[in-house]
Amino acid sequence: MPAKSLLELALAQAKSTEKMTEKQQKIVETAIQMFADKGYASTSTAEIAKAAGVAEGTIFRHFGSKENLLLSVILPFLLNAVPVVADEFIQEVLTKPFNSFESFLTTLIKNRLEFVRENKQIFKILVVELLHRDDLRNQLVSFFQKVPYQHVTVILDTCKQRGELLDLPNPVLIRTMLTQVFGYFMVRFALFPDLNWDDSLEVEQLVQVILKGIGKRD
Amino acid sequence: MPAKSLLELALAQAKSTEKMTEKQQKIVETAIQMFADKGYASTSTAEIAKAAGVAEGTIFRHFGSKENLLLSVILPFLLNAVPVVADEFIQEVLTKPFNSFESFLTTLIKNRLEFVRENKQIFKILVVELLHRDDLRNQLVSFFQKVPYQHVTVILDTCKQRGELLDLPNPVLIRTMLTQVFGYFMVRFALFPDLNWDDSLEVEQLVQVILKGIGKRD
Amino acid sequence: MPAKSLLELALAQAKSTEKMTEKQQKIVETAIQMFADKGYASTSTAEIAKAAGVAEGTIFRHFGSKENLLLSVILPFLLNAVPVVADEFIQEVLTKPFNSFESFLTTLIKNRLEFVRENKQIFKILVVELLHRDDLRNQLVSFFQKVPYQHVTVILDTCKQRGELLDLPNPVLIRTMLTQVFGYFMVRFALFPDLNWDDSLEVEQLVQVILKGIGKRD
Amino acid sequence: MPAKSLLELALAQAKSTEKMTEKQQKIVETAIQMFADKGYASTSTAEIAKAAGVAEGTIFRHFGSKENLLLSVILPFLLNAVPVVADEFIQEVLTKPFNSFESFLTTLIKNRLEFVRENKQIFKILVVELLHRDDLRNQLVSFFQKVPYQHVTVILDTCKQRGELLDLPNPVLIRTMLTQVFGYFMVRFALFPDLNWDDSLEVEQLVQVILKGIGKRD
DNA sequence: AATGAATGAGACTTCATTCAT
DNA sequence: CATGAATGAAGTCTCATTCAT
Repeated sequence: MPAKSLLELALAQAKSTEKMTEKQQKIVETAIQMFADKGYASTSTAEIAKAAGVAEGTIFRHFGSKENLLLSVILPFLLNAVPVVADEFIQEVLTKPFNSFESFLTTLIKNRLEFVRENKQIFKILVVELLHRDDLRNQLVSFFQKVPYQHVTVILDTCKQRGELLDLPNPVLIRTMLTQVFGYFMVRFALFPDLNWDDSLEVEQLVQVILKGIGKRD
Repeated sequence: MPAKSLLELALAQAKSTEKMTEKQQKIVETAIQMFADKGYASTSTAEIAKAAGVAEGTIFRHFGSKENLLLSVILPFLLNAVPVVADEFIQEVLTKPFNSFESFLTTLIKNRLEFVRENKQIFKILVVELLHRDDLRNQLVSFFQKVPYQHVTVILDTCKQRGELLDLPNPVLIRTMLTQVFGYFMVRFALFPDLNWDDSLEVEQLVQVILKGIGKRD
Repeated sequence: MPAKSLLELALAQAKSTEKMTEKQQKIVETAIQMFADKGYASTSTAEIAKAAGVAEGTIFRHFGSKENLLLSVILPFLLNAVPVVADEFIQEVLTKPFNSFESFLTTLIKNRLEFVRENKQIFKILVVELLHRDDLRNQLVSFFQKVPYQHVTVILDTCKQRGELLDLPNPVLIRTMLTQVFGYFMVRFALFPDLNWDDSLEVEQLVQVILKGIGKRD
Repeated sequence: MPAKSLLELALAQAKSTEKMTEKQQKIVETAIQMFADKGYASTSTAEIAKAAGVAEGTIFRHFGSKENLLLSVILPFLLNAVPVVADEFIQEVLTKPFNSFESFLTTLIKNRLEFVRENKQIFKILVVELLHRDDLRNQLVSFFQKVPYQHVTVILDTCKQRGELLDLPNPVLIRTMLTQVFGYFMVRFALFPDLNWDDSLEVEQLVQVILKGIGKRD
């Protein structure tokens, strides 16, 4: 992983992503499929090229390196994984007054569950890379604690004032929620996606356990 | 991964494991360290040999292949991960009458948490391999549903009779517990081992959410 | 050696052979030289690459494996070793009435002698591989008894009718001729190519001994 | 191959051969089997050791090197292949007056055919090595032209005087006989040992063609 | 004498990457 | 833009040989 921050890279990515030719998109799609199936390290550029129906050189013409192709897969996902909350979803929540922290949390988790379900392959790729790249992992941790902070902070503070949440620092609250949700997503989508999952039930339980952890017990 | 079942392989492993020479153990230790850090696919046998202070040929003389070295790391872990519950721990629980399902569950999870904490590197290696090897994953699923079943089934049935548990099939109960626990362990040990975890608190919450899911609400 | 039949492989080879780049041809030429000198098993791909002036990877890009490079050497030889008799030479013999079986045999052997002389290195490689590969040997035996059969059968039958040949089954006649000719070629080209050979004399003797074996004694 | 002459090596071999322990003999037998089947270059000392039921070190303790093990297989064969003719067989022929060159030749070939049949695996090994080792081949050529010369020369001269043989130099006569016989043996024992051979018939033909070549036509 | 663990050079093969076309 | 031939470093694995026990 290069030294640039995730955000810088992700934004730079965003620009070029829009201009993707048909071949480039085909390459990215194929890479997602294969990285998810066999792992990034165990997938060769030759295989990707063949499966995508392009020459090997074409991959490097567009993406420069295999590592960069991986970033072209992961970064758009990351960019959408959080800011969407801010830009679309949160705005909606914020403008309308919401009933309770519980309903907010339920809506939030359902929304993100849907997002990951639609991108479960990339999510799996991300998880594996997080396991082995310390810098990526560290960046993600601070990324998640900074970026959504500014938007969610308002909501959390409101809930604390309402007496719905324990009076803990926002980063602590966020981390508690994230690890719970992440844990479920990992088992649900990356590790055992083929079990019969009852997502509605699981989300409900997830909300309850989070509330149990950081909600104020009346 | 070869076609033999996990159990067969694990037992075969158990025999040869005891006769390990000093060099073999050094190789295994080094492999665990490096596989956990960089991933199995991204670790070369040359690196392992160098770090272990042996010739590369020595690795292959003892383990035959890199894949086999991986098995020599994973299988003893798996063998201990479950049967210990049966042979030592469960016996203890079964002989003494236990107060409640909650106390049983708490003891169980704390026990396994300790086991994984002591083997967190191997646990991480296992998680990554599970992500990419369908057969290993499938075998593990059925392995976990068969092997502990015969021992735990007594406890679960007792608790159902006592009215502590919902009257669900034991495999469903087991799966619910396992995914919850696995989810926590993954985030706790594989993904973000460096966060400040309060294991006592987390285990307590874990028990509560499991009870919420499968415990009978009075 | 793969499971496909010689003919299938040879024909598949024939296609790609024509498109050989300059480097590929250089590799094949070098391989022929070195396989003949030192033996297939004792020649490393590194040596071939160096002698051919290419990178080692280039060999595998074009031929996939060392084994396949061997086939790329042997198969075109085999393909030409027999059918040429059919397609060019035999046609010529068949159209013109030939004087005697003896003259036919003499022409045939001289023709094949010339062919092997021009490809004596490949012939030597083939001989060695025949010694150790049972399937290749068996395939060659049936190959030689099937392929030329259809063309030569006409000539043999004619000669039998004329009273020039013993009334033996054609496969027996063919085998007798082949082993005699093969024996001479092996000693002549593979084993002791450096002795002073008087080919005209030897061919004459070869014809005589074959006639003695299968010709009708008047 | 070392620089020493075949004879020197063979004689040195002869000494140590007699002292062979049981394990040594087992190693040699196994080596013969495997060298013949797969070829010297394609047989590893590890395989031989395993098949012979000894440790790898034992091979090197007794034979020093793999190359030397090969010599321990080939040299006794060579030593017996020719001198026996001299020491036992020829003596017998020389003492008793023999009827004709034809009967002498027939007896000789039948005798050597039997010898090679009993040692066909070593013969095959020898043939392959002859193909790739120029020095071994050259030594064998001169070996065959020198060693039997002194004994056979008497017989050949006698036959020339009797008018049974063309008045050619003895080396030429010997070479003619050898290549014919060698050619037959190669096809018969090394290349296609599994065809249905009628050795009596073939020997008869062999004698005839040799006579045709070097016998005086009356 | 016999063993077999250990070696490191070298085997075949794969890989990400470059560049002339 | 796209290609695919070419590369050589690096990968896994095998080998003949040595040596302490």
